[in-house]
Amino acid sequence: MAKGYQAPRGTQDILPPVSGQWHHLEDTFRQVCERYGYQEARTPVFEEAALFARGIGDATDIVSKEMYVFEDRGGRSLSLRPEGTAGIARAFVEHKLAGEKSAWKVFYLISIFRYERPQAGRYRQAHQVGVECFGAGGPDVDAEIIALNMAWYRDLGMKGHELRLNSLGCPACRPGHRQALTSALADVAEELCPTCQGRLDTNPLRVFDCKSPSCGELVANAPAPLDYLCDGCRSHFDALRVLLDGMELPYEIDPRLVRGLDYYTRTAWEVKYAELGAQDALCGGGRYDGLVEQLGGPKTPGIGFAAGIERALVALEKGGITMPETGAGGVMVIGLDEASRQRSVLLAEEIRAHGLRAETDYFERGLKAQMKQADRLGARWAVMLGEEEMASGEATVRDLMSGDQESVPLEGVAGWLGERVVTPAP
RNA sequence: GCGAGCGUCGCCUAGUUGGUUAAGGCGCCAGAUUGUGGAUCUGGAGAUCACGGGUUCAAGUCCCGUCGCUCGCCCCA
Repeated sequence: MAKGYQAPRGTQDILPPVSGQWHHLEDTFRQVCERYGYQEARTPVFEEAALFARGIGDATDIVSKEMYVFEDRGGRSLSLRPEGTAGIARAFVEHKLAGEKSAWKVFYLISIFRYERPQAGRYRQAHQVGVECFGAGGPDVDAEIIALNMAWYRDLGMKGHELRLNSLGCPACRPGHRQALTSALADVAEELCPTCQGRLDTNPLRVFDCKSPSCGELVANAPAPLDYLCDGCRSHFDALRVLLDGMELPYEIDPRLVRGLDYYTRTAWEVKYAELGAQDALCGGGRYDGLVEQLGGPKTPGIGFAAGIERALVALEKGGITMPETGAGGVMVIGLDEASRQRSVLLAEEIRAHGLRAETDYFERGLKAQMKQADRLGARWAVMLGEEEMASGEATVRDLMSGDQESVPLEGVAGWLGERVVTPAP
């Protein structure tokens, strides 16, 4: 297709019936969030570019090479959001929502934008659901959010996903680990892959992320953050584990789990789905106790996660999980001639007023074609109006599931249907 | 940014060593007794074979370029 317009690279149209699946994921997520006492927050799609550089870290890939940065007509440097947390944190600070002994609990459903080569499960405009909690720093919150996270997958019927857990330490214990790690890696620097050699200077932690087998071996014995936790971080992590165990949420400690963004502290987790291929991360989360302060707010602990909708859908598909069909059920109101056709439009409107879905034919088709259409729409009932019905004042109502048919006075049809449970035809 | 594969009706695909009207399935439309769906049968509409150029008597089939898609690297959701 060289001619004509196309959706920009890395973007996609989400059309029926697939949009129904999206609704299912989103609705399920909202319900889960409600249960945990989180409320929706909506922040701008674009922010000052500096917010992301500051919050996420300008050495990260996201900021250094993936942001959709642009200058508006007023000369401001703006960026489409590459992730959700920074904007939420900015709103938290801007509206001075911090308070002693108060937690701000919000969730969001957003599009994120990253300029990358599209690939399996990766888009330039991707969609995430996420949750953030500001103001509470204890491991109980960590457990709650992880539980919420897993509850979403559970409610969706997902199977085969794995929770990975780690602790990255805090400003108190990180330097010690970093030093130990750098010196350990310095000895084998020449054996590391080129990119990892570069990481030694910028962010040695990222070496843990490297997928090259050689680096993997070298790093296997390198000091992990977990081994250098200070007392505070250690007891936080232990307490979290006790809670997760108590909730019977299975997880795996992954000492090599590192997050791509700078703001994470202490608890970090990831949910993986092995069969997704190169992009196997379903979601990532963690604690970021320094972020709010970093953005000019009061020292406030925070924690959250973001999960990809596209990847969740693929994982559900691979797992053979069926999602409820939308749009089925309802009534097809059929008119056969000028007069009954007109009446069918009005009757459909009456039926809708009773809370049912009702549709009519737009193309002056014959009875047979309209019945076929009823079937295609998944309608449960067909209401037929023709010369006979108009004369007798009784509509012919057919149950498309059983095939039973009866006459119902025209005035009462809408109510008659409204009293019946409407389920999709098979 | 780098590497590989692919691009034929709305969707999925066939298309022999380049050779006459590009085939099939799904879907769509219409019929198969007068006003009745889901099954079956019959017929029909629908393709400048991504785009541009080249080789050739002749290209969907070969070559080059462009665009797009897909997968992998990188990184992440």
